[in-house]
Amino acid sequence: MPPKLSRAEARTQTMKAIMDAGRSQLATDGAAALSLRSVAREVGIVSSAVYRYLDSRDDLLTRLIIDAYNSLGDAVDEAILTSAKEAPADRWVNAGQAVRSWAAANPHEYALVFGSPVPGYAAPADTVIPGTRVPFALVTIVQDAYLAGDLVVTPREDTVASTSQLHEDLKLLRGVVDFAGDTDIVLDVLNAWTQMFGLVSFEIFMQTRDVVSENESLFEAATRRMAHHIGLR
Amino acid sequence: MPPKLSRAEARTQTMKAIMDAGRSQLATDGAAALSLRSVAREVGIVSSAVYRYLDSRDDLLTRLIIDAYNSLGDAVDEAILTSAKEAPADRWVNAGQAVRSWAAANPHEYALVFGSPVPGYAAPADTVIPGTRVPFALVTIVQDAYLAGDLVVTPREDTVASTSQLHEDLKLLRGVVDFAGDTDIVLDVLNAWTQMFGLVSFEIFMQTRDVVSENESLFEAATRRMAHHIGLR
DNA sequence: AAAAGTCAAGAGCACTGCTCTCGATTTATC
DNA sequence: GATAAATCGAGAGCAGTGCTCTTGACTTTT
Repeated sequence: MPPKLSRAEARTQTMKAIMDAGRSQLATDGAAALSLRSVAREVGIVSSAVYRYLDSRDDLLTRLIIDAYNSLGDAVDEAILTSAKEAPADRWVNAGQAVRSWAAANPHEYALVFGSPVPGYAAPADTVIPGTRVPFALVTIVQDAYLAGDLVVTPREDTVASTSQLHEDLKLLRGVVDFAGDTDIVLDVLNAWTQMFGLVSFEIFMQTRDVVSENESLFEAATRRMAHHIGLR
Repeated sequence: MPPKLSRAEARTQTMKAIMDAGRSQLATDGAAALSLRSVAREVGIVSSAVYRYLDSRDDLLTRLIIDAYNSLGDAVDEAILTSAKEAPADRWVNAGQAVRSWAAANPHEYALVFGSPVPGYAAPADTVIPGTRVPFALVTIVQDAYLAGDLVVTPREDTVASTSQLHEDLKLLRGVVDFAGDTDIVLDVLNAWTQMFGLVSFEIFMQTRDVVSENESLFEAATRRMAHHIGLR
């Protein structure tokens, strides 16, 4: 006979079991194959009972998305922190490798947060803040370099016109991430981040159409080049 | 009384109706909501009859993927051809805008080919060739500029080591796309294409987390900057 | 001890992909 | 031209899905 659990204890325990089962099924079969019934089976509970813990399948999806964002965010944060003493460009490359490694280790989680949205599912507001952790973390590298005077600002032939709406947007964005440099740099960082995302997505989604045998080398070369464009040395 | 159709005529006609219904459902509801039963309903046929024309749901998906690739490829080709007389950088930006416009007009098709793969579905070999049309088309811009002597080659601090595996891969890739320039340029083009893909994906997949109010301006600024990095002026 | 709240279970609805059989019709063969 | 072969749409059926509702047992609060 198991020790008698209080109502609250039993509840948190079952909730954890459900989330664990969801995570494991997401990892093995992917988001679209995730079903509440199979989660219920794995937990050893009947399907309708799951609805006492989750509002819907989308609810489970949302929780898994937030989990994934935070897991990735932790990985990138750690890479940035542990390389605090290194050269800015190396820190940037390290952060990129952290993203890539995490995605390779958790492809379904990556697809869940960065892939095509699950149809009929609209990500609620809860997911937006953890979703910004990676770009925020990347900016800190640039910010650190800027404050240390290590950021190389090369003259540009085409700066964003100060009268344009884009310029205003970039200024706003700069304020959000608390960056002090020029808006052109903000654009470069935005570019570098989208490029990093694109590179990882290509590799994860189209199993690297084998255009290149060593993806890690390509990734390093690509991220290093973007770091150079930003002005990180 | 309708004119009597031969077996072959009726078959091709029904096949077309099925594909049209599939395309329309893909456009309105997305890939995951695409069901053979609803396609059958739209065509006015019973669900099992569809299996006389398609092997499976995946079969339909594959055909739609090839369709989408070719539709996008046509759009980009046209943008590149009609801007043949313009400056290389402008041609590049135009091609990028073609990709972006097509994606905005056909978000579900874009998600189908560039988003997270449908679980349990492995894209067959038929899809790989149409899938390379866009990067191939982009290379022609660089190739044209290179042959015309318009490609600005700026000295790089970090060229890909000629002894590395990556260098070999890039050389191979250069041969495939029949480009004559340096492998470093191949890397830049690869970077630019990934970045373009990343930018469009961000906009399509995460309904542009409203970091910027005018996505078109951002897209133009970003693609123009990448064109500059390649050496297109 | 009684009332209120919480829980798992099960049945049921509408939907999915896919298979199989059954007549009807068209095509190909003799 | 008759007959055999191939093709086709229809329908039933299987196993699965998300989700809702009711029922009965249990725990907590009053």
